[in-house]
Amino acid sequence: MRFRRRLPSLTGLLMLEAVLRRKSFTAAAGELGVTQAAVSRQIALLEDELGQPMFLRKHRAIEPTAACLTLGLSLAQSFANIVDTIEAIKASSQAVVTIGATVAFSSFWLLPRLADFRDRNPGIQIRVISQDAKIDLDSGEVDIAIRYGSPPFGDGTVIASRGDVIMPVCSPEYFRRRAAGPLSAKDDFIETDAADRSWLSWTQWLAKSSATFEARPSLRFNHYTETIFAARAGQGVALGWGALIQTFLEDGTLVPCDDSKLMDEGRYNVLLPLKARRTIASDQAAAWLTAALHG
Amino acid sequence: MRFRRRLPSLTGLLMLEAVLRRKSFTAAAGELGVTQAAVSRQIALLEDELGQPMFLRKHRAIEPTAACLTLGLSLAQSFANIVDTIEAIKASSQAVVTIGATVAFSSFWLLPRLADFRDRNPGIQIRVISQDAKIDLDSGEVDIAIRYGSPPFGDGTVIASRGDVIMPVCSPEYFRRRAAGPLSAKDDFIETDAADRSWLSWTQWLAKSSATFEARPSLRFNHYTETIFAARAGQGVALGWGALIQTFLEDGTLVPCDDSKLMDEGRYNVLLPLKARRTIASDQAAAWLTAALHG
DNA sequence: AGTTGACATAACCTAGACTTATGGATGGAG
DNA sequence: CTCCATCCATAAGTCTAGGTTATGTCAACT
Repeated sequence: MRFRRRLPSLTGLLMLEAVLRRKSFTAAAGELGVTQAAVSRQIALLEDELGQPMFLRKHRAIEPTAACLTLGLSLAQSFANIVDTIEAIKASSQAVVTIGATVAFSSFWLLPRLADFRDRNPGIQIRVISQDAKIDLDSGEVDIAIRYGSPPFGDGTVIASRGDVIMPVCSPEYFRRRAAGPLSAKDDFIETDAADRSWLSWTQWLAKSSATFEARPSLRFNHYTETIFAARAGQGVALGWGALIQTFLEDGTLVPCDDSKLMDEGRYNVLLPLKARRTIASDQAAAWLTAALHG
Repeated sequence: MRFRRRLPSLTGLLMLEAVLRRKSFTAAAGELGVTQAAVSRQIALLEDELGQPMFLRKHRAIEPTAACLTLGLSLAQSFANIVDTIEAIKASSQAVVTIGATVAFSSFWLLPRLADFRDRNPGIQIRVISQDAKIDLDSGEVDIAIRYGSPPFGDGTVIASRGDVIMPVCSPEYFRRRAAGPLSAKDDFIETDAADRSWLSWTQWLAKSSATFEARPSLRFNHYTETIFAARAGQGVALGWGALIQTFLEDGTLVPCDDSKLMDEGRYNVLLPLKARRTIASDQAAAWLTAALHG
């Protein structure tokens, strides 16, 4: 569809629509902020282009032809459609979408990917609330939340969801330094102590993978983010959650220690508050989160 | 809806749509028949107006933002809608609609009203086929037919229909001249002889109105049109069909001789051929015929 | 390192759009 | 019946949005 050559002057069309609505050249001119002569001329040009009159000139009135009425309807709908879209876009440029997620998810998954969203949606401002305590969806403080657990949840609608795997990871430098082979008591285990999430402990991991030794973590952190930073710094082996450490696996700052993997039963869920006010901006953000989580 | 102040430059929008479709400023410029710089400037202006970028400038490519995609969709639909309407209107200015009707109906009903249709639909040319023989709808020669009779008909769809009444009429001059009172053997009866339609004869009329005398028509014509012209010329009393003589009653060239009226069981029907190709023009004509017949 | 192909920017130009001024028509007030 | 008020049309001149020319910038390719 190459429109330009198939369309007459858009100004003329805009004027025709106004004339039709006001049933008068003069009134339309007033509305459009131009003179009556300008309207008269544009309509005349348009009639010329279309090969037929659009208005019958009665004495102190005009009467639209049938074709004009048809065109007017089409124009009114189309312009209204465009205006609506434009106003939605303008409005979205002040829009703020608040996303709630845990500290670990924010740091390791959301923030690295947010640049992409901001590129694609320059008008939309994103506010991230990072808190490990369960986010209250009913308070209306967040527009979208990412929550780890098993759906469904009573306070929100799950619009996207993915599972995760756990694997022991370390820095490539540590990987080279340690003795090849399976994890053993000689490795430095880095542990996360936190009550707020089912962060698997090394004891649980080793039990599930039927190891024959006991882990004696040499480093303990109360935030998963610090655990991972320590591992990247070559301080030992940490339990890596696939989604969270994906960027580090990709840039090579973390590597799996071995091939062992464990699927956790929990899932990352994108949640919309039950009575959320939907806006273009929050829809866009939700759509992007969904796509990013599944990609 | 005052659109002008709520819309940015329509040229800019047109360009945005082209850019989105071609995924390139340069290509869009080519399509629009302007330079790349013009497109660049219009898009920049538009982005300014909307308060946010529409395209991310990648190295030798551009990537539309989400808002841009939304807008592009809306624009494409709206412009396509407008273009379709405009092309239909342009096409209709060469359109010819053929209407078939009897000679009497054409002369006395259709032609006097046709000026109004031509005013309202200056683009549409009307061709009238006047023939008293039954019109063959299957031949495709006519787009619309007006046929007198009782629906339904096997060869077409009835989209409008009205009954008619018969009354004795004469010129006002004759009315003054004749003796007041009911029709009598002294009146000059004008008769229509024709096999093609159930033109009521004076004999039938007088029988139905239980008259006590016999009509001896002094003038006979084989076309109803001539019968009516003779009556208007003051040559006597004719049987007037309401729909056909309406204009003469209105302009006073014919008056009812008395209050007697007879409803005929036949109806005027607007018929569309079963397998008619519908066009804007024929739709308009059909709609107008329907409205005119009922009004 | 140079070439190439994409978009950006600045200064200038022009045609389409607008204005001013005037005329013609006619329903309606006086 | 006359004249006024209020429509739209037209012509000629003016202006500005939109366009051009010319040049710049950038980064992926040779």
